[in-house]
Amino acid sequence: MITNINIKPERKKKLNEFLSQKKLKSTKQRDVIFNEFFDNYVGKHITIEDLYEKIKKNNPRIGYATIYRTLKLFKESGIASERNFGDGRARYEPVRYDGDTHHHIICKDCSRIVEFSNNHIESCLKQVAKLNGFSVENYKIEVYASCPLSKNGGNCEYNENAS
Amino acid sequence: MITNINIKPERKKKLNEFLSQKKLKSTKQRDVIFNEFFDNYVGKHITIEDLYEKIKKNNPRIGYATIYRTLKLFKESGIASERNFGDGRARYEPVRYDGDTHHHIICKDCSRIVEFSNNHIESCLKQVAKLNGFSVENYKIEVYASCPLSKNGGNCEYNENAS
DNA sequence: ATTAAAATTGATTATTATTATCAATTAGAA
DNA sequence: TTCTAATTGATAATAATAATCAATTTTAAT
Repeated sequence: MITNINIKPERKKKLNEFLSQKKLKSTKQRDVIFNEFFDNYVGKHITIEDLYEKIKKNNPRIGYATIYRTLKLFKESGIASERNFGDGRARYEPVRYDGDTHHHIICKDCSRIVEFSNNHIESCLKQVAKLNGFSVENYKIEVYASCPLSKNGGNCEYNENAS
Repeated sequence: MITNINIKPERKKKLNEFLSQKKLKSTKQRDVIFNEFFDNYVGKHITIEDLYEKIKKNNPRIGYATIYRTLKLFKESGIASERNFGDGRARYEPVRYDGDTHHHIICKDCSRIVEFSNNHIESCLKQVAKLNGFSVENYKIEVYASCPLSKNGGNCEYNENAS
């Protein structure tokens, strides 16, 4: 598990820099969404819908479209990253520090996700790209697998968003 | 470039085995789609829409839904694989042989795609998964990069589906 | 603190890819 | 040939995301 005690204030700073650089504004809604996202979803992968439902409990006036727009903003500012695990809905994950490139092992049976990062693999990939004349911007590795809980038969209940 | 002179007959055989095992039928439409797909799109990554437009020229009676259904069938039978490069539409690619796991370097500027495979990276990934107790089913590696044609500024016209 | 311009919000509608429906047709076994 | 089940094509339904727009809010300038 990757930990970083100062995630939230550092990411807040980065967001604010982005906002002022682009002449965008701070709003109550953005603060609410930021807090919910960084208080409860570091290391998780939440959909827009789930985040909306969660936020609605304490802030029923915040609209669906605002969640979409705000997560897109977080992505553009570099404090959130978007993932697609093939179920047709985007998931968002807080970025913990600049250059936080990690990858995912996804259980085909229960959708449990384990994260990993590996410098050796990454440098191999850079080299492969270089041999083809490409200069790497970023990469995405997804390993689809059977998790330890489901070794014999695929019946492992698991939900990473459950509190 | 990976080549295999017998792609088409071998994949046809595999499809037929799948059909008879599942008690499904051969149809003229499936033949037409199979031929178009394996004659012209080995090593490419075509969308349903583009395949539909191409096939419509010589077979204007084939419906859009049939293309969807047939490509899904190809995927289930293991002779096509589905890819998602993040533009919101699935792409399909002929599988050249059983166990054909290769990966993609995608140019962020012009969408040019180069394929690669690398046993070393794959065994590293298997090991990482194993350390976490997972047993790998498959993996997907996408490298997003700037291609050699776009080194200075991002203006490289390219279309892999152009004939 | 007031004001004015620009950005944001919330509600709703539009768009787009994909899936489901269903009557008519077709394939394949008996 | 005949019967049954699968398939097709046209179209409608779904579902995720993006666009629209009047009303509101933020921020910088006064």
